[in-house]
Amino acid sequence: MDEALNDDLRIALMRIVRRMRFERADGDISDGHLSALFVLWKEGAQTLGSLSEHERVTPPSMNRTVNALVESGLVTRTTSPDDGRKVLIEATDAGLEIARETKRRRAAWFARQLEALPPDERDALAAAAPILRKLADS
Amino acid sequence: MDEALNDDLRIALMRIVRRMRFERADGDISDGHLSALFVLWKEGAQTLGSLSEHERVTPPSMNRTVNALVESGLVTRTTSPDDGRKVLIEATDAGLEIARETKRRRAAWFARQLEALPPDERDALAAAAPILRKLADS
DNA sequence: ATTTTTTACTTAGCATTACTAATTTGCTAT
DNA sequence: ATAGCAAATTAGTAATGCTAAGTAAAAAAT
Repeated sequence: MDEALNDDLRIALMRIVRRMRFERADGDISDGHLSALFVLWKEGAQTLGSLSEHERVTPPSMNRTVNALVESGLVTRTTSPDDGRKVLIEATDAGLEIARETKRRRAAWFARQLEALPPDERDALAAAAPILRKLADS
Repeated sequence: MDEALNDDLRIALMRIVRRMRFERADGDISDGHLSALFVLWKEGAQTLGSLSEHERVTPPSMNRTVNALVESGLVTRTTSPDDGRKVLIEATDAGLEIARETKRRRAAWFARQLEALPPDERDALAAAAPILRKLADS
């Protein structure tokens, strides 16, 4: 295994992500709140348990996040009709809009970075993107 | 600009990094502490101010991090010889070892992911790595 | 059918770490 | 020497993570 590849990729990913996290929708939305909104946007309504698993956080922690989001009107909390123990969390229109706006900003920031590259380098990234995506989803 | 490239790359980077952060040296070392140790390892002794800038954190926050690291014996704090206001933070051997061990673990985890790929895909990543690295450092 | 166990969420209390505002100490012009 | 600036620190607050303990619904066992 090529050690330079490993090092370069790891370090690059960490740095780019760290920078990208600063791009978010206006307002006092935190990274944790945003991350939960993204899951609800992309995967639809979730139980508290599945949300906390997805975010790798304990249920009490996620509960607090959800409380804050409900208070801000960004998600709703409803008891599951088929299992009274479960609670369904769903993003409101306002919540979805924040997720979309943040996505737009991150995409725009990233697009600016990509536009600065010569075409051949962009091609190389285009070739790598689906592979990284596969790796991320595995 | 290719939108799929943008989306795939952004999402992949976020997910991979999120996963990788879980790989760290044994003990109760936090991500923030680790990150500071990495800077000290890679860039050598730093003033508190430059450390906080590097980590994009306010000086008081970094000060508290440094206090904790000093208490754990992972860094030392010495007044700068040429400017009595400044404080030089330097990693101890124990601190460096934690940084190195974490790097080893992350590299090993990443290597396992890479090894699962067919050679042509690995080549594509190898071509992309320096470009991402350049992008990260810009 | 009732009791017991398990599951899912919630509440309570604590630790960590981020922030801003204010303070201390040292340097650098006048 | 002293006014002003810079660097670090302290104090106080907010956000967010955790574990432990509690409640309510469902499932399993008798």
